[in-house]
Amino acid sequence: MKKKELQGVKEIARRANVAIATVDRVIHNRPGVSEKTREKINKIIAELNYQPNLLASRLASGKIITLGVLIPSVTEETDFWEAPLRGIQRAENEIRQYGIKVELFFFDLRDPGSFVAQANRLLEASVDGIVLAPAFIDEARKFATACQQARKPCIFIDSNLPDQPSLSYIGPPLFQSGYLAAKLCTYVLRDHSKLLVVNIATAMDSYTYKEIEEGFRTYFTDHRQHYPIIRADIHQTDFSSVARQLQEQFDANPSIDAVFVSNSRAFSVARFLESAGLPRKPLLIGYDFVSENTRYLASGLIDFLICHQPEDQGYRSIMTLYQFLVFSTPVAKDYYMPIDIVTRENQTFYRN
Amino acid sequence: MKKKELQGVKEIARRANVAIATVDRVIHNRPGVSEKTREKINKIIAELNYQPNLLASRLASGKIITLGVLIPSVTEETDFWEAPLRGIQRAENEIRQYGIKVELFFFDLRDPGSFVAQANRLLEASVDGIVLAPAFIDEARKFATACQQARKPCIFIDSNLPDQPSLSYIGPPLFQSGYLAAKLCTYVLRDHSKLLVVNIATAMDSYTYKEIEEGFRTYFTDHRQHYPIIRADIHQTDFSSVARQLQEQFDANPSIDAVFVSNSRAFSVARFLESAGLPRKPLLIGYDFVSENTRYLASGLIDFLICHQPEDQGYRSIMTLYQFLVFSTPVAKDYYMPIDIVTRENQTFYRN
DNA sequence: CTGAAAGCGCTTACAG
DNA sequence: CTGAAAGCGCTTACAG
Repeated sequence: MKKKELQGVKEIARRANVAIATVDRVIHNRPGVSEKTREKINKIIAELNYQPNLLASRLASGKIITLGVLIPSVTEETDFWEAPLRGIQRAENEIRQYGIKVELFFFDLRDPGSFVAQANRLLEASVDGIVLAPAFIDEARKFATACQQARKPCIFIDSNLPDQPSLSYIGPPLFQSGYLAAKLCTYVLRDHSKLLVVNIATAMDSYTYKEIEEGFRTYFTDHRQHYPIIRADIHQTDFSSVARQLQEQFDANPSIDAVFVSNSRAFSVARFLESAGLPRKPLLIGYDFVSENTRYLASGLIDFLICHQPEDQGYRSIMTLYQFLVFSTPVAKDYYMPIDIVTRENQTFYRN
Repeated sequence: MKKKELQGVKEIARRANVAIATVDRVIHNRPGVSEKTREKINKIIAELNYQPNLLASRLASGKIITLGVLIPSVTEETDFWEAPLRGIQRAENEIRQYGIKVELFFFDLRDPGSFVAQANRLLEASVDGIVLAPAFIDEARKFATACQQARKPCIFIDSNLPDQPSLSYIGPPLFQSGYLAAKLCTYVLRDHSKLLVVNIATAMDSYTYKEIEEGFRTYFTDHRQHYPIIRADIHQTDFSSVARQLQEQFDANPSIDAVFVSNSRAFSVARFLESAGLPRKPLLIGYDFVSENTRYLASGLIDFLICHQPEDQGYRSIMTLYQFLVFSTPVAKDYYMPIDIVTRENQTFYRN
């Protein structure tokens, strides 16, 4: 360990023959500096290739930056949001040192009202930036607009509101993940195979679902493979309803060789397959590394899970906001997560 | 943004009725403090649940921590090491602010002598921590021992030297990735299929290769699927040699339905397949998201690439060393990267 | 429009 | 064994 060579505002001030405070004004583009002085200082800054010492900056300013996070709470229904939360907290731990604080607001995925209530609380908390899971489209739109009016940068996570003002979207490329799922199906398809696309959800997120299914279908039209694609929209998520409706489909279409579940409820189909006693288990592809899914992945009933590193999404959303707020780092409008393929063989090493 | 409530050594000093310097001595366990004073101060530290401000600490000390990195240079043969280097540089950019410097030492993968020479230079550079790609086993062993004697923490990246002292290993789980490759093959295998395992390399890294191939074979024995597995060890890496030897194999074994290349040279097999005019293209699986491979992935000749996020390996190695040296964060002995499956359909979103 | 000075929470000589 | 003081590179009132 050796000593740093010294530098900084002091050196700039000396060379420009001005006070440090003036240099500071120029660096931060604050008013109250004559154009001439400003130019002189900027020239020196460029010459020196000056990089401000953020450590010193944050220490001296003593400000705390607060980030507000509005995401679903973990419920008995799904532990999906555990992962983003973990990532958010990991990020917070790393940057707490540097004066960043995270305030969490949870809403209930089954209750749009809770979203609105928490969104209002967040708005009043006077945070400096926002991470938002826009699960309820209309409500989220309103909230995003409010954020924009309050000039708070806002990052969408896990799903997007296209055409909505936001600093960035961090989440999966939906269409392409459906496209990939289709490709994976082809490894088991034969001449007279049929495909079954299943969506099991009480309501909403129709946007997400549509994108995925369109990607799925497009693969086959792109490759002129015209297997019949059957759809099952199951709105009651309890197992007996799911089982009943699946049974109907399989009775009507015995040659279903692949099942694609376009959200995280593949486990429900797996459970059905486990007990249905079909002559041949169809390929089963679903989404998300939630515990119920991974169990069936391990037991071989689910063949592929398509995943998008939700923990990293959470981590990245916080870090992006931090970099933007503190260092003014430019932010990509869309940050697409990779489309991960998780199987029984690689699941132990998967980092969700 | 609101003001932090104030705290710190000053408050401790006030309460203990001592000078700040004394508090500092206790915090850092430095000698020259009476037991009585030490206890008094420690008690107050505990009461206050005092957390030192690293920002201020690093700023005041003005020390620079230097990390030495010893990895292969990018050659015409392969651009694999571009990715870890990118990750290393990204990490450096993020923590340069905090007084960390990275010094790079490159060696030539074709020349063990260059490894030794650079290792010696690194040893003399008096760095505080080391990242090492132990490509040459014996030479790397010696170097690792020297690092240990010099009490420099050392992280292995991309491949491991088991039973060698190191702070951590960051890299792929080799056996398991071979196991996964085998599973992927099964989707195209039929009754009389044969498998071809190819290794194209001038020499060494036999350890890596063996682990992978063992994983590959174990899958089939685990599942009692006894397809004939043919091996091709190709030691001349120029295309005509590769093509000739592959042609021999395919002539002798027309029912090869899957080819597994256990290192990053699948592109060479792809090129062969492109011109060989086989009656049916076998499934082709290889390793690593290098540019030649991704081209053949896009054109459909390579079906799956197994990848281990080399950029992240580089990034993580630096960050781990940083956290360890600056914050004394505990470090996991082995950090296995996930086993990523990259196909034509998800390659655009892959983050190498 | 500009500058002198105090201070952020620590570390580091130096003096006693 | 202990303390007073300067300083790390910035920011922030405040004065002019």
